[in-house]
Amino acid sequence: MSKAAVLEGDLKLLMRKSGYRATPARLRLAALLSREAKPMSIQGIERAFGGKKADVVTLYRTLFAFEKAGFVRQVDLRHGHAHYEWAHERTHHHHLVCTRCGVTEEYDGCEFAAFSKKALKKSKQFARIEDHASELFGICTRCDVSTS
Amino acid sequence: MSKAAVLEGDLKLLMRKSGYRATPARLRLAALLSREAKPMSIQGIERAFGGKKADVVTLYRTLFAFEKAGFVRQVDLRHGHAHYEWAHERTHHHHLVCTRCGVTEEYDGCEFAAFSKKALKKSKQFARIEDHASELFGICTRCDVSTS
DNA sequence: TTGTATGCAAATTATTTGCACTCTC
DNA sequence: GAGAGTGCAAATAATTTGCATACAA
Repeated sequence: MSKAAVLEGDLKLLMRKSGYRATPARLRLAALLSREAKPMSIQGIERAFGGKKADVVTLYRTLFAFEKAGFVRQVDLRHGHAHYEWAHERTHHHHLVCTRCGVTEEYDGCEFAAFSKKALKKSKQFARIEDHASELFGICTRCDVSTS
Repeated sequence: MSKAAVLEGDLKLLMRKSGYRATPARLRLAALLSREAKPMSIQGIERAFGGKKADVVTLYRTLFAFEKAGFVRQVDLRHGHAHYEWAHERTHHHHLVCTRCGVTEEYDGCEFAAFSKKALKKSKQFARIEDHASELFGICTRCDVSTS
C-alpha cells in the first residue's frame, strides 16, 4: 500500500539526468512527496516540514521544475489552490474527492489512453495530448451518513 | 454549433424552481455564460461585461449559487484560476487545453458513467459521485508548428 | 414585509517577481 | 568560476468575509 520514498541517490541521478541540480531543498521535497504519495498543497507541505525548513517561493519554483521534469503532477481537487503529487514511477491513477469534507481516495483504471486518442482524432486543432485531469467529485460515506 | 442563450423567461422559472431569486445581475450572468458556451474566468466575465456592470464579489457568489443549482460547472484549465461554464441543457463534454497558448477545444464522448461506476464500486469510503473533471492537456497544432 | 441578493471596503490566501547571495557541478 | 537555485521583501492576483442597503417575492 504505502509507496517507498525515492532513494536519495536515485533521485540525484534522476534530477541531473533531467538537467536539474540536486540540492538539499529539492531532495527534501522529493522525499516528502514520494513518501506521502498523495496530493499535497503548499500549505500542507509547509506543515509537514514543521519548523522553518521551507520557503514558499522555493516550493513553487521547485514544484514547477519537478512538473516540467515529470516527477510531479498538479492535481485540482477544487479546494481553491493547487495540489501536487509525486508521479515518478507510480502507477497512473486519479482521485475521488468528497466535496463536503475534502477526503480523497485514489482510483486506478483510467481509460485515458483510449479516449485521449479518440479525442485527438476528432480534434481539428490539437497536435498531441501530454497529460490529463480526471478527478471524481462526490460525497463520502461519513458525510453521507451525517446528512441523513 | 453555437448554442442559443437561455431565454430570460425560462431562466427566471428555472431559478425560482431551484429556490433562487431571479435578479438582473444573475440573469445577465446566465445570459452571458449560456451565450458564450465556453469556460470563462472571472476576469473574462468582467471584460465581457465591459463598463462597470459587474461586481467581482457578486460574481463569485452568483457562480457559487449557479454551481449548486447545477446551472454551471467549474472547470480547471490550469490557468491559475477557476473557469466556469454554462452546463444546463448542454451536452456533456470536456476540454482539450493547450499548455502553451491556452486555446481550448471541446470534446464529447466522455465515458464518465462507466468508469465512475467502476471507481465507486471499488471505493471503500465513497457513497456517491456527483461530478467529475476530465480535461486533456497538450499542444495545439499552431504551437507545435512554431516549435519545430 | 421579509428575507435574499447586492456592492463596497477590507481581509485573507495564493502565486509571482526582483534581487543579492549561495552552492552545485 | 559560472550559472542554477535559494530565500527574503514585496508586488500582484484570486478568493472570502462583514455589513449596511436594495430589491424580489
